[in-house]
Amino acid sequence: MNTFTEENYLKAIYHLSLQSESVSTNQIAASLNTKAASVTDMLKKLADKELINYAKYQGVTLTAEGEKIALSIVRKHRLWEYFLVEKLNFKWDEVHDVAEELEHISSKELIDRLDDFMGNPKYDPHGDPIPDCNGLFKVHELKPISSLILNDSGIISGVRDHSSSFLQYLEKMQLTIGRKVKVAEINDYDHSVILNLEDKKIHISRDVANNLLISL
Amino acid sequence: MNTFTEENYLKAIYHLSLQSESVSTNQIAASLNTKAASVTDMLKKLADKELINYAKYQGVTLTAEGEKIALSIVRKHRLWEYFLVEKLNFKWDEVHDVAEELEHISSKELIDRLDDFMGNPKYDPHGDPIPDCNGLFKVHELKPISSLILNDSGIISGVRDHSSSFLQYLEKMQLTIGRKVKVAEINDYDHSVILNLEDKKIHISRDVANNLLISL
DNA sequence: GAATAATTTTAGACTAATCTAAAAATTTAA
DNA sequence: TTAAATTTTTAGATTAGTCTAAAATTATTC
Ligand SMILES: [Mn+2]
Ligand SMILES: [Mn+2]
Ligand SMILES: [Mn+2]
Ligand SMILES: [Mn+2]
Repeated sequence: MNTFTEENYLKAIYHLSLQSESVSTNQIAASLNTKAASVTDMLKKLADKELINYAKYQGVTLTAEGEKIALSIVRKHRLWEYFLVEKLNFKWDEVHDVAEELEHISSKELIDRLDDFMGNPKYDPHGDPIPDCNGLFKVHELKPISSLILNDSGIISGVRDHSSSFLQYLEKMQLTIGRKVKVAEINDYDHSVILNLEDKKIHISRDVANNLLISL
Repeated sequence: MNTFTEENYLKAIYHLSLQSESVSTNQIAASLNTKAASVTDMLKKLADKELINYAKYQGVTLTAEGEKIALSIVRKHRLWEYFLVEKLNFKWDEVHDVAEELEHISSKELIDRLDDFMGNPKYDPHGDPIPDCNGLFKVHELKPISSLILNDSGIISGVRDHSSSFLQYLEKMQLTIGRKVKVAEINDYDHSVILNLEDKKIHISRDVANNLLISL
């Protein structure tokens, strides 16, 4: 088995890989709140275990085995978040830190039974897809509201910013996963957007429009 | 907060304290599968943190603070075991190792909500009492079957041996928590016992009779 | 009440993960 | 296409937890 720390590195590399093909030492250091020197040490270890492809100064990618482990951590993280929200009545902005601990519980039996207990959910409370017990999940096409044009409409299906403050703001505005919105107005000057939500009009800033994801 | 390892030491000391007033270095080493030298190092650290009372060569006891932490770990362990059996359909002999990991999840909010979600159970799947959110629990008087005399009867309420093999044996013999039994016969030669369970007669060895606990 | 046995502690070493500071390699820009 | 800036790696320490072997203390036994 891998240590807690190795798992966190693999998960970080996985998430960063979704943005850029190859992942740099500094990117990893930033995302794990650690120093580049520490990252280099760990990269050597993960490369020895053949969980990453690593050539000095060239950045890293996950091997098939490394990705498999990363996906199992992501699966656990998202299933636990779902459990916390759906069964224990946590708010969607309260679950991340607890899930950061729970994702390292090693029992596969546990997580597969938890998955069944909850009815095999496909998305976590933030709209992120939950890999199944084989690591597979659908990637559905999401667009930030900022990329829509007038009169486009769609379903709120995800967020780009997972911070509590953003999630709390969305909750307050009733801009939660599953709600249908339509672009009623776009302000050319500051790129703020006015949405139709049911029969209410909601004014959101450019930042919010950038971080709120829609499926069409 | 305390490390994973410190928590395991406190819990071990707590459990050993139930048997003998003061706990020795070797007892702790045996219960944690480690060496006496390692235990001495950790005892110094725990004493510095004022979680144990420790004088060289004299054995240790928990301080009030140390006991509070130990009880919170025990609470988490037993609540998770209950969850695994009652919600996820694990068998009572399969839950211990998973609970050993889950007991270190730090969120108090999580465990208190889990407790409520399950209806605040008072006993874990093995009959052990679950401390409430203030660390309080009832100590009910349990006796091993080996201490009973002919025609005594009572309810199976706990086990002294938590090994999978013992639990599996009990399950197979239908000697599970909550069942009523009566002593039908005691064999003077080998101290084996014949029990009445409903209308069946069950023959158990001295060892089993020693490790199966009854409330009258 | 010594001598012996058992227990416990100390000394010194090792591994995993981290850090700072300095060196090496790569990238960018003049 | 060399110089400067940035990124990455190495060198050397540190901390937590563990170990073996040896020394110190306590308990047992003759
Ligand atoms: Mn999360
Ligand atoms: Mn999430
Ligand atoms: Mn247990
Ligand atoms: Mn138990």
